[in-house]
Amino acid sequence: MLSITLPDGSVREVAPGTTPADIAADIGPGLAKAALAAKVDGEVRDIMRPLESDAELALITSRDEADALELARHDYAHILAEAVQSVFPGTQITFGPSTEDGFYYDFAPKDRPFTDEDLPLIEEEMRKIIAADKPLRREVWERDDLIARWEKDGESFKAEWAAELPEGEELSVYWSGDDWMDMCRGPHLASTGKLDPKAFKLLRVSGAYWRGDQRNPQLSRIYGTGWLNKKQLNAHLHMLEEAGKRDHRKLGQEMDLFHFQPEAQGSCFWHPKGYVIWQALEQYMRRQIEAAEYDEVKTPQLMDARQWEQSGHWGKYRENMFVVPDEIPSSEEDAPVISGTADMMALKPMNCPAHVLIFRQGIKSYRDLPLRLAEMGCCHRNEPHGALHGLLRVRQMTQDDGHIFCREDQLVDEVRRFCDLLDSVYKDLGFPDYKIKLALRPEKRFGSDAMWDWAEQSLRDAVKAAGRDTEDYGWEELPGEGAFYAPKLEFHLTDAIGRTWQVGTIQTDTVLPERLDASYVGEDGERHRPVMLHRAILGTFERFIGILIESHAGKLPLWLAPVQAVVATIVSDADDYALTVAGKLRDAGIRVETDLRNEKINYKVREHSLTKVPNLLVVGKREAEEGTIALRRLGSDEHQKVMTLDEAVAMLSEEATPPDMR
RNA sequence: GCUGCUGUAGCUCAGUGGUAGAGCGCACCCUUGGUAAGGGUGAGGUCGAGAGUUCAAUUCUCUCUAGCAGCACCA
Repeated sequence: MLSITLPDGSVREVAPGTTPADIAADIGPGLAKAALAAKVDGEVRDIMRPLESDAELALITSRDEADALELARHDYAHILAEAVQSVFPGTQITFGPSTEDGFYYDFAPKDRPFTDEDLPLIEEEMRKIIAADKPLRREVWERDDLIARWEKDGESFKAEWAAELPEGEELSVYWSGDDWMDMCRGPHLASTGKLDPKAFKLLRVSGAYWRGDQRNPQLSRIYGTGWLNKKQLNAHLHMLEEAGKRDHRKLGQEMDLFHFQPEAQGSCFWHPKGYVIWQALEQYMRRQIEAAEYDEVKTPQLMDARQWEQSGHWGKYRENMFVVPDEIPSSEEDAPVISGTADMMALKPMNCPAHVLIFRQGIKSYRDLPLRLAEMGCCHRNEPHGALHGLLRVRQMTQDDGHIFCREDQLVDEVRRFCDLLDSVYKDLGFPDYKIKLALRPEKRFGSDAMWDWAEQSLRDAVKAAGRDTEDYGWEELPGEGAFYAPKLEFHLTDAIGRTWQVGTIQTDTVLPERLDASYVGEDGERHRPVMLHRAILGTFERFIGILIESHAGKLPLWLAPVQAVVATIVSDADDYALTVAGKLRDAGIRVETDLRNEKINYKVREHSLTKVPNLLVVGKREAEEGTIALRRLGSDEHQKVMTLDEAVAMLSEEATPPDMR
């Protein structure tokens, strides 16, 4: 007999082979019906999978939402695969997990990739499978049998997968009824009918490489979102719709902040209002950097290819660089664009080599260290077309870049200081929550393994010293994701629809000082290599402003708002007074506009609300006579507040003070 | 770069094998109205580019290009 301990502490003695479903039935018919799966010693398992040893058992119902959703999504993925093979015979199945809000499955289509138009057909087939309430049955197979089976069925991807699963791992398959099976670790619900046929939706198709590697064949992926009931699904779809309204590209157009056009793809045209945000942010960053004892510099946009060869960028980063011939092109029609003997130059993709060149001017002493150079550096990177994404992924970017040259023994302290500075900036800018990752050595890299061991460990130590290697910060290590010259700490923020983007970073580099021969004279009178820390807090102004816009849904904090106040008239008799009001605000440093148009106040309120103007100062005859204004706040429930002009000026200039100057 | 979708007026989008429409915006006129759209008139388009099929292409086909979603790559 087995001793099964239930969550209430009671113990049941059952025969081996008893399933959690049997126990649920024994407890009561209500539970038997509600139970979706079981947690056996903390591991989620099929409810029909027999118990084999003493265990703690908890039954999972739809009230255990996280577990139930995970199970449901995993099932949806399998049902998707079954449906696709039924609608499109000859399609190979490969792999399909649950995701944060749904599921996907990758297929190798028989003759053409799937299109959006295929989705309704597949959805309909999925509903049939759910309606059929097919039992999902687990079976353990021998590896050779399984491979043979997949090969017989023409499932070459599955066969490859089965052959490569680690030795000693139990190879389980799941049957859907008696006519379809997939290799899967499980767990699954007891039958397809446990799912709500109205709680899922197929969203889109896309390409995806087999095993995530570009060198492999491309598969056709179908994404869906899946929930426990229709209400949850609708709530999710509504959320997606709302998130779409916060898209910085949409708001950028609506608020007249910036635009992109094909003649300069990936490079932003900042309009006056957008550039105000940039300026406010840049001035703020400059104050922070100055306080943190950086020296700001400015370095060349174009440098000779030989310089990039020496830094290593030519070898490891050239595919991302804009290369420019140093030659006066011929104006003759048939002349070649480049003569072939032209010297090459490249637009800088990074500021680091130029900073080393500044460091190298004159002889540096250990007394000069740490030397912190900062630059609002404009870089160009030839990013793949498909990667471009509004302000979040561009080809011309301005980094709040900086390089710290220090001794090895100063390194951990410098990284920690940086983490603190970054933390205070992110809090000022309204991002108390951010994630930290450590990107480890990539395949394509310079430097010895010993160097990488040391550099990676230095960052680990520093994060630990700063107390940020915790779950709150989403701390994790990412193998293979580092830069070619150094491992990097990455600081991530999230956009409107939940995609995360790297913004800040700090990297420990000994390669570049070596390659560019940077040195300082130590206390011992000998020459030593400095360690170089590459670091950015915002990352780039473009990406950071994009995220700033999305996180505030366009309603930026007052100190960053492009237009901080609009003075709107009710009647034209108040025009002169409105100009006086605006003049006073302008004198107090408020970014103000007037709206004297021949329109009703309703119209003006609506328009300025839609363009996210934070303060609307309404003036009519009454205000003009009394020297007051009626203040309407964006997004405020309260109607309006009448106050004297002097009060309004004092209040708004106080509120418009940047967070670090309060 | 790869897969799929999309490209019609400044914006959002209808539409058609016989060279085009709406709403908003814009200009002008009327209106001076107290907190999310007052009324009228008017201007505005090589239907992304090129090639093909056709008597005829914005519409069908192909190529290119740009945008969107995802993949891969990256701040």
